[in-house]
Amino acid sequence: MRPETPETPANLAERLAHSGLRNTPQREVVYHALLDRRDHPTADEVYTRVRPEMPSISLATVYNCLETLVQCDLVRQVNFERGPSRYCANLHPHAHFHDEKTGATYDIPLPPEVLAQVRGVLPSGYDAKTVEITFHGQSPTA
Amino acid sequence: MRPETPETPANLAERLAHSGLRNTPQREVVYHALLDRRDHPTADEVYTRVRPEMPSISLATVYNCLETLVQCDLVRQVNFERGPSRYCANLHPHAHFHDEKTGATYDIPLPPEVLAQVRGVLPSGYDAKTVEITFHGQSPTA
DNA sequence: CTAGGTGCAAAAGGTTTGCGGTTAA
DNA sequence: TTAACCGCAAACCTTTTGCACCTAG
Repeated sequence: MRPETPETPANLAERLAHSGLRNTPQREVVYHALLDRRDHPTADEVYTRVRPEMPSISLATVYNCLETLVQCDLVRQVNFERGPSRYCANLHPHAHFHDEKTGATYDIPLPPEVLAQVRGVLPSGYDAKTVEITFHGQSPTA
Repeated sequence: MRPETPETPANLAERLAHSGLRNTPQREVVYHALLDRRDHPTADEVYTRVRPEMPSISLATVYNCLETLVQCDLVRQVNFERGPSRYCANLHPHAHFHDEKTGATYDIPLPPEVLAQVRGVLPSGYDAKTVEITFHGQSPTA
């Protein structure tokens, strides 16, 4: 749903610099947490995962870092139900499948032609920067 | 995205009864508010619109009524950004276009074949009850 | 008579903000 | 040196809950 770039830690500094922002240990640690376990954690979950490594970090800083990563297009913020926002470091075009029983979220790869079909439903004049597709239901192993 | 039924006030009593629920003046008034102006209002906006007609209603009751309507499949609850949930009485298959500048939301009709294509990306085993498609960008007149 | 519904006020999330102190260009 | 950044705590906003009263079946 976005211009693609490999999601590597190395990109962080570059992307931040591109926006005139600094690379800080907090931002690195938060970004790594998202790269490590791609289960769409909430800010609070990121906070929990990151604390062992950086006990001094605050929840507010986690929120700030996530916000910054979203601004830099390194992370997608996902809100498909009322409740805490979730964060996703997968930049490849994909849809989300939200399991209503377990609450888990899975990435579903989205072929370019389907994405094109979907964009095709837009009447002319509408200029969509991003498209979000979310399924709600039951996943196989649940 | 759902089995279709015409969205008429008459359906309210029927659908409620079907779930063993009562039809109350509050529920009628809230449902009518959604049918009247389909601009995806928040609970608080519904509250404001409904008060002139029923000054005694409380915000908590508006929340309760909306929740009930969602349970009865008469209304869709929409959450595509952090912030208050929005409510939509359009039951025909449609996507949403969210204008990032104005915050307005528009319904985009969704042809069945596109919907089918989208559902097609799901690996076998995934059972999707609903699909939500949301565009973010800039709308023509904005 | 009784389950379901309302209204109120208080509480519970989740997120943002203000501010004093710190740090990298 | 100075703009960006951090951590803390308090504020904020949306939603939910507990409870007393009410009402339709």
